[in-house]
Amino acid sequence: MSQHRPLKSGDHVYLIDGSGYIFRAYHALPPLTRKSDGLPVGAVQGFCNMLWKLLKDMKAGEKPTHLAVVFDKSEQTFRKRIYPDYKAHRPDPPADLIPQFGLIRQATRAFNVACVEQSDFEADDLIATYAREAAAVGATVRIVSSDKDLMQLVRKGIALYDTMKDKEIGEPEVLEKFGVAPDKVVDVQALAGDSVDNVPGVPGIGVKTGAQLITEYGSLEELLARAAEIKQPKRRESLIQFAEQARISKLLVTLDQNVPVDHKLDTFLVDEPRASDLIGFCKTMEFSSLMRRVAADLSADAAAIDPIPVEVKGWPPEGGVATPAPAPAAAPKAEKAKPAAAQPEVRPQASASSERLRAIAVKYDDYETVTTKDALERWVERIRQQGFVALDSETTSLDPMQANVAGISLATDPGQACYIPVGHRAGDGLDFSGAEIKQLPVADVISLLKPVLEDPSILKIGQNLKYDLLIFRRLGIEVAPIEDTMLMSYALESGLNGHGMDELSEKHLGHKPIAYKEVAGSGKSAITFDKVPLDRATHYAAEDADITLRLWMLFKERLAREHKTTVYQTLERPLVPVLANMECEGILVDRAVLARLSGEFAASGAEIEKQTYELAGERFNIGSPKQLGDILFGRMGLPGGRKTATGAWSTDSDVLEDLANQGIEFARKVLDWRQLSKLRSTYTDALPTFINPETGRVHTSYSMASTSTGRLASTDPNLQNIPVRTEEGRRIRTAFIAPKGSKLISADYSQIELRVLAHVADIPQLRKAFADGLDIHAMTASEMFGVPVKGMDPLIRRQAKAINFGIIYGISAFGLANQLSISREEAGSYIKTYFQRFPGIRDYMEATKKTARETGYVETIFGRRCHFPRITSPNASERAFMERASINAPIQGAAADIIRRAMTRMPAALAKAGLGARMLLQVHDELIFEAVDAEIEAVKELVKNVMEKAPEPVIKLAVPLQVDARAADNWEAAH
DNA sequence: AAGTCTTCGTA
DNA sequence: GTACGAAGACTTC
Repeated sequence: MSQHRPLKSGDHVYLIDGSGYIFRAYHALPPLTRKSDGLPVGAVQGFCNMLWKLLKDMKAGEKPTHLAVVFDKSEQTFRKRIYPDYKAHRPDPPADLIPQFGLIRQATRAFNVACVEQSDFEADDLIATYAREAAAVGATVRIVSSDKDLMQLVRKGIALYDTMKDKEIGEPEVLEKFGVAPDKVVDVQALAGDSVDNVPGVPGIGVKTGAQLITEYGSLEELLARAAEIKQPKRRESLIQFAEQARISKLLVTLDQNVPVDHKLDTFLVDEPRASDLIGFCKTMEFSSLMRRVAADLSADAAAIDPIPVEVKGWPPEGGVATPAPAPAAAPKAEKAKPAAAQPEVRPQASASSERLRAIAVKYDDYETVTTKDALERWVERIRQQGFVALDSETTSLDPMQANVAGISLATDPGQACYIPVGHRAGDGLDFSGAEIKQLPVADVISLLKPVLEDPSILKIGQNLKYDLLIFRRLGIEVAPIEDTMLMSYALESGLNGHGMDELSEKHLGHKPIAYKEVAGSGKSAITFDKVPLDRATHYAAEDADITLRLWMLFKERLAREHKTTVYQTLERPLVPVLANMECEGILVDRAVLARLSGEFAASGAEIEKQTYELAGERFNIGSPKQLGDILFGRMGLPGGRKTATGAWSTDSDVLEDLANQGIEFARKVLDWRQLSKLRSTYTDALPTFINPETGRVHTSYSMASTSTGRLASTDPNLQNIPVRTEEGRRIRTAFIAPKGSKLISADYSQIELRVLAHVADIPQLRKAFADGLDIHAMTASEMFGVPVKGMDPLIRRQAKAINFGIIYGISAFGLANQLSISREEAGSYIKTYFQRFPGIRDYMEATKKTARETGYVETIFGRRCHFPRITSPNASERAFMERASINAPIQGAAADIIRRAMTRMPAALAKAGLGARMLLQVHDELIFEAVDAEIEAVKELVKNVMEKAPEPVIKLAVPLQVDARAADNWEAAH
């Protein structure tokens, strides 16, 4: 860059965020390898095309007069010195990206464009400095990047420019993203933090709340200074406690606009590339179409120019190019291997990159409302051509067992989707137009769609398809085969985010879909979807199918690339129809039993309530923890008060139990009242409202992607927390019954998590104890305290049992002390003894924590991945919490995997044995069946067998699994 | 009306 | 000490 010319007003300065561009192009553009030697060059090519476009295709008034590509030089920057954890958790770049870093610098030089980097500063700081200088003399600055960290620089004369979307990011866009003007962006970032760069921020405050606070107080300093004024207690305490962390965060996110730069801005003057350099480079890289364009533009003869030598570093990667997918069994030993991101991998020649899917706009006007048979037939034909279709159903209720269909949406290509209304009705009373809603009869739609929806050669893609499966089943359609984007996301990034469609769309497609409440309203004024006008319904519904299709294209490729296809195909997808069946079956609940119990609980509750008022000497709301706390620790002045997180008196059962044990009658009464109140409100009164009027049974809903470990969750109602521990509570279980002539069978795994632990941590004593069928807690006590199992003090055994559970939960002395009501020192010494006797467990726990810290995730023996992005949190107690969770996840998760495998196989196994029994419920380590009296023994045996062999053939556990099965008229007796 | 806190039911 | 969901009280809009 020999040319100099002082910058002047009206110049156009382009500053390209080179490092940002590389990563974005790598993920955005189709994978591309150089023909001759397999060198990956996709990002380099995207970069070259972008540069050429900037230099040649910009509109006259926007052409750069000055241009530089700015790179990050070293890992070590001033930010790391302020805060060592900054960007601590960055995975290594993918292996096929590494050689491209050097190539992109060489490409920059071939373009005769300035290439800038400087030690101790990030590219963003250099960009900030140059942008400030340029804007000061009146030049226009465009920063080629869409990185949010650069948005703080936006002001008059400085904008960001996203070349891939061809979109400028100015003040309005920043305002939309951060909720504040660009000059306040760093204040919001300081509060919200950034998990990717490991900027801590203030817990509990995200961009939304941050923006609101900054808007109200004007600045971060003002906010921190006046934090005490904040009304919301939690927010106030958090801001006071983490004020310093917020200040550090602000330092980390604030770009340095005064870097003593090595290269002066005026040396970035744009100059024509030299034909020999640029064409030579294109030739070497085999960028033929770019080469033709360059040759034409520069009037050069490409044939006469020789390829120029390029230097390639980091290719091929050590250990070869392709790595076969590791076996799904990733025992702790495998977990000690390097993070997957650092392993050499080749991206398959595959379809849709995130950026390409983002680039296809969501155009609501392109969506079609299908109201004729002809139109529907055209869609069916299109589906047959494609071999797949994304679909979604719109209904009148969240409960698939009660919902009526309003319409069905389909998508066959990104951007191409339709909505088929079938059950829309006029809004009540307000619509005087008298116009009939134009829609096809349901029967016609069913007869046209049924053949494709049931065609085994056509994939049906959905988001949470279990719901739609039930809807279609009630229309007489058995949808298969299926793909589910929610579950794909769950297999890929459990623990990183939720898996709802709106969230996935925003994260992966950068597009915020129409919110349901925008079309249907919310609260009292909400309408059911069948009342939504067709145009709006089409926009909303077709978009859902469109988005689902795009997500599927993305996830399909990622599952393969990240070796999670097996997890998805064995633990997730096949469970969908199985759970749909279970939900459809439902369980019989005896309304009369619940009504009687409710009456009894109400009566004794009222009596106890009266007694508490007498003991307290006044009437108050016994259900209010606040009033209760005031009475106990204020008016009565009792000792032993503990405060909750928000500073209120705690009145939980531990506190009340303590008081009761000191002879405080009042506390005992409150405890008794609480139990009865809980049983009544949550169970005896709530359950009957869930009895489906058509089937007479209760149909829970299982969510497959809401836990971080692979467990299911049950909602509406939750049938996984029906009481069992107390005598009174257990009576509720007697209301869960089988019809006359049938019985309920309960089959549960015995100690499955400890068995999994014995296997993964490979503990000889545990393995032997399980192999010999011993009492595992007694064995533990015997090992620890050196007492014989025979005639053991039950108290000793109880302590050992608590320790065993503690181990599974990622034990801490604090927790164990609480559990056993002993001192922390005593608990600590128990743990020490335990680890001395079982050193393998300590090794396992340390290894798991290490993996979690280094990779951000842990895996079960079946390959299910659980992410813990916050495990590098600067907050010690949060970090310790994540460590415990990461110890627990492979154990709880493997147990969840095992029962999922059993459930997946169960229907076919029952059918093959000619048994009509039906699986009704799952409660983490227990399955509930309903079977006619005649086949009970056979079902028990078969179920036990399937459950005990569930890990095979993938894993042969080093310990046997044991399943106990019992049959009875009701759940209480069967359990 | 919607969101948060506290408590408590399960594995 | 892990993982959940639901209800009622209370807070905020």
